[in-house]
Amino acid sequence: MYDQNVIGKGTWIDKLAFELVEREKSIGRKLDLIWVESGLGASGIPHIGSLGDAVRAFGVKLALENLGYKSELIAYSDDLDGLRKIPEGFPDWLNEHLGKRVSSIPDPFDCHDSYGMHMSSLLLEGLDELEIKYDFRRAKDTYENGLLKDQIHTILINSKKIGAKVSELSGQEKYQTVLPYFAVCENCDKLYTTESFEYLLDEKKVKYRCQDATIGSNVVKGCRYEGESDITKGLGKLAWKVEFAARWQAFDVRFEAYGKDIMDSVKVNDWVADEILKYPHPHHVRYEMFLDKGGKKISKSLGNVVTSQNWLKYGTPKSILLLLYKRITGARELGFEDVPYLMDEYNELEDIYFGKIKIDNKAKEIKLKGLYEYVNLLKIPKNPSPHVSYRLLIELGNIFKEERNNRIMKKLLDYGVIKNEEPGINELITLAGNFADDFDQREKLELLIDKNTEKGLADLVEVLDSDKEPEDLQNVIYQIAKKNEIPPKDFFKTLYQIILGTSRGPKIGPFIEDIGRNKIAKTLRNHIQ
RNA sequence: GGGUCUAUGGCUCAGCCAGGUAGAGCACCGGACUCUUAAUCCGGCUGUCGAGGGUUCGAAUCCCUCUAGACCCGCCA
Repeated sequence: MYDQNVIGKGTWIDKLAFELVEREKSIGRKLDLIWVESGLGASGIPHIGSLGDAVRAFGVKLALENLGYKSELIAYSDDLDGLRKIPEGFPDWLNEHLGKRVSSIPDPFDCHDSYGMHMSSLLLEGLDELEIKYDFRRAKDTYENGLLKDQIHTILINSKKIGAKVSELSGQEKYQTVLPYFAVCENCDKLYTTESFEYLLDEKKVKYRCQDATIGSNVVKGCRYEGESDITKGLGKLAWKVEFAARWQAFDVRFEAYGKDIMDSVKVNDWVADEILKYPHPHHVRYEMFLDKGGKKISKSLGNVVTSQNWLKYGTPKSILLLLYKRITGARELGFEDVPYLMDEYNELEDIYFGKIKIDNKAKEIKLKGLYEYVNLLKIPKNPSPHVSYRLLIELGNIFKEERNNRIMKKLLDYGVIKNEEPGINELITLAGNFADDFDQREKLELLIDKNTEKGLADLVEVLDSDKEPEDLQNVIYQIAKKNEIPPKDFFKTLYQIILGTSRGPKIGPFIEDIGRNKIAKTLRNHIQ
């Protein structure tokens, strides 16, 4: 196995790029520029899974370049899609826009030209933060500029054949009787309420009627209007079952990943591309969706959706890239509790790359080093970043709430975890601190203070209040416990509960000095009758 | 009805997609340090890798069958 030929950097990304190139060669297509595509979706809040589609496509682009080809990523926003469901926490007035194109609905947050652009931008910002480069294109422009008009024409004149095939491949019957095209109603501006029933090929117009439609659990009222829609002017769009195929040909797309939820659509689109449009379909890879953690309480509030923006409150961009590049198969339950694992795993990977951790299996070593390179988007840092266990930082973050960064930095120096204060570590403390604040999992214990303990606390307050600094506070506390016939273990526990809200904590003498004797005295006094 | 994924220590999972000595964290046990707790450090335990068959010099990993669970599609995009 040592003499095995390694493709690229030895990861699944390289293998995929290799397969893609081999397939293109066998088809005989030109390879001077290989476009890879990712669809963005513009109707919901972009989950980290949607980001994954683009990030992984970008990985394939990198792998292709690494193999010596030119490649670019298209990020395509489906902003002619209609609004189907109003995301949690969004204003009610959006109800009147159900069924309309997301690119023609006002932005509820007033910062973009439309609802659709707002959603797409959230995803694009995520990509920007990960330093992923893309060529942004919108369905709106694509259709308005007539870029798909030839494909739409060909698809519509073959609609009968396509309808039968859709039924065969996916079990969906509707396109046997309806054209795979959604016209925007000229009267009420909705598109999911229209039914296209005839194609006038000479005029390149579709005849439609507007009627009630069920979208999810909502019934959207149609306006009974009947009209004609010019397919060259962006007044409607193809149904998903055929739209990819049209776009692949128009944009010359050679690779597109997809989630298993649209598997059927991809099957149909591949067939349409091959047999109707005579454009060999792009190479694909199917990935599993990220699921929310089961069994755990998941708040539906916006703050708990796993988006890149939320993730970056707790983890670095590299931790996201690691999540998305480490593998593509396998169902994943994903939650913010994965941040610490990935943060620490990145450090480990970096140690492997720089030879601080030895891997005995050569093939695995190559693969892990390759993974490290992809996580760095093939731009490798000259030196490893400072490493501090993210878990330790969370632990410290739970303890130090005020002046957190300074105090934790001091502790890290005390512990000998780091030698110098470095800005990178400051950022890590902030991230882990956010995590500690938002996901505090420490148990809250009921506080029981008996007479002896109360006396002990009073004694301690007296010591803390006095002007002279106790020589060995740790020892003083121990002596107070003994004097009042409290098992020291219990006394310490009580102190932790009062000061930190936990039954455990750092060595308490130095800790009290850290926080300030007066402050602690004040806190303790509240627990004395 | 169609399809995909998952099953590995007490718990959570990695390793599988390019076969080469079964791993980590947590938990647990022991030790060091501290006149106490915690933290930290060192050491240790825990495995029919869901079941059965096949390929191979060699299988957690590849192939087939089965079992159990999760999810997706069969509205729509």
